[in-house]
Amino acid sequence: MRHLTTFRYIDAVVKAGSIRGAAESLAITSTALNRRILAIEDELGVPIFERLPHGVRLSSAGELLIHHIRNQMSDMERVRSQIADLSGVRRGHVSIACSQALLPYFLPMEISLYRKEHPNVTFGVHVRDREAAERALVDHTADIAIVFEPVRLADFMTLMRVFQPVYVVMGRDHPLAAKDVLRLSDCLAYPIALPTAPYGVRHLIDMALLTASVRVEPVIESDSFEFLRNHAVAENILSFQIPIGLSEQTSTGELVSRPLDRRDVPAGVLYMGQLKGRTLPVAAARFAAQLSASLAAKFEVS
Amino acid sequence: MRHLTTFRYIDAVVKAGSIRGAAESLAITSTALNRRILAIEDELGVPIFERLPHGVRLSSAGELLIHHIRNQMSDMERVRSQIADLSGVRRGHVSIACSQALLPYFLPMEISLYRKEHPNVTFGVHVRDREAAERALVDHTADIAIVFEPVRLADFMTLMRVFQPVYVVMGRDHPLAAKDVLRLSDCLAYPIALPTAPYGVRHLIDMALLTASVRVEPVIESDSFEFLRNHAVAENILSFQIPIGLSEQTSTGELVSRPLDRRDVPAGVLYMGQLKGRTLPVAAARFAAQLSASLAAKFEVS
DNA sequence: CAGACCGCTGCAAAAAATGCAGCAGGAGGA
DNA sequence: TCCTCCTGCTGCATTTTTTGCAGCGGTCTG
Repeated sequence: MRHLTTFRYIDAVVKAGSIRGAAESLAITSTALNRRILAIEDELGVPIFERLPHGVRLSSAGELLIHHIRNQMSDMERVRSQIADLSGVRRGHVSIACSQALLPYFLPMEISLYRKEHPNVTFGVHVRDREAAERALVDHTADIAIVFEPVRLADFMTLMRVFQPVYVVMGRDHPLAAKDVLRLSDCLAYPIALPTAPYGVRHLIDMALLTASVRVEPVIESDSFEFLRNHAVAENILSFQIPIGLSEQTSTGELVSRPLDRRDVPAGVLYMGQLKGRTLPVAAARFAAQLSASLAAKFEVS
Repeated sequence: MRHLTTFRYIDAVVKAGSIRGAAESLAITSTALNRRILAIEDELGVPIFERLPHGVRLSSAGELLIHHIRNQMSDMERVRSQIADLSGVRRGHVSIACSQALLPYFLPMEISLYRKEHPNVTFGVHVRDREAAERALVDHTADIAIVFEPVRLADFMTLMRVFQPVYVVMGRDHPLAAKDVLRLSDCLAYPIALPTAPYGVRHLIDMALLTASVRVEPVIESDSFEFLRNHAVAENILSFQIPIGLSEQTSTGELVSRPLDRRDVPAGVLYMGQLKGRTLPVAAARFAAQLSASLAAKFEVS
């Protein structure tokens, strides 16, 4: 869209932190870029950037503007996709920021399901913690965010919320595999692997241990759920996971999962949402609707 | 703002209904305008306008686009005013769509109060019935709408809501002026002036008469509240009005007003609101806040 | 103190937008 | 039916805008 060129340029400058740098990434001269910026500053009557010896930084007026710019750009994108939708084929791109737990089964299944119906829609999946996910929504890097547990509700609009009780994951032969529901105290007798601090599951377990005033020394700590899961097979160790990260056929393979008693560890809540006040492009909106339905069908709605 | 020129042009074409017509009102050639439209249609890959023998009309893609365009334009305006606000002086323009009842005292007082603090803010006041007021919000002709009684809540976001009981307005010497609160039946004995059908007060009274299964033959009907009020002085006749249309010093002049018993005629509700999902420019937002405060101070909040 | 990086400007070339004149085509009136 | 009027659209010359090149002055770093 030609009329947004200046905006695209400004966005690039903000991202690059310097005019010359942005000019290069845009494959134009710094002159042209510089002139466009001077022009728009002239129009606004106020500098958009503070000139520093080693580049530029947004002024407060610039902050206001870049916000508007990003809104404009993604809203234009939405309009385009709505118009394309009018002529039959659904095209577009859906960008998702989510926590690790969505990666192994849930998102791949959902995305392939969606793409079966709309092959022209492309997807981007980015692993982010809840804070970064929210930031991704704000700067329009992501259309949809799916995060586990607490969300600062500043710019986040919840579309769906499901409970995610904590499951214990272990090798098939583990002694605890015999039980249907595990108590936290059952687990403490065995070696345990835990995700590192900032993650939702760890937080829940930490809280539970705190109220039970027990301490646990994890044998393994990792920020990769995949590693933890795999390690639970390799060494016969207990790991923890939420059901969305577990295949529905878990119990047929090497791994089995058993729920923890919810009296010991309360269920976490998984949030799916978008940027507050934004109208999603058709593709993203429809995919979000599909996710809502799936989440509601598979889990207990919070 | 240069980058919105094409959008401004398109908006003009939509309003004019023809390219040549719009070109004239924009003081450019039809060629230039026509080319810009062809260019953007080319960019979108879809015609924005249906070509009719006597001009053009928006296609369904165009409807989508014009919506976006109007949002963009007024959002840009908002950003500009926010930026201007940054450098101290508040500038801007507030456009209000409201019913007649606001004209005699309320809005003049509120606007002059606001302009005393921010002399660079200009105002536009447009009399609209509730339907037209809502339309004005949608096409961004108005920032704020103040309407009496029922609102279709499709695009309307209520900011404040106050009760407006119906008052009887009459000359100082009217026999009923002796009473403090009037029953509807008291009034029926005297000649009555009523606003014409679509207005809120008339609707309330009609409903009341309907449930009381009485009929009234108004001596005077008018769509001008000002005329009705003035006529109540000239000929000693009963007229009806809501308190927001009545000066606070009414009772000291030629006219007196007495509330109708709310058992007979229920209080109407006055709504102040804006377009749903829109962020108002600073000036409009602050004025709306002032209105909210004033309404809440002077009337019973609904 | 030299080198690298920055933003900015004068001038010429390239690109885009505009205006003029004129075309085809449908609507409405005589 | 013809004629007029209004419509959107196009080729070409002109004007306006944007871009690129080269170069200036400045700050920070090694």
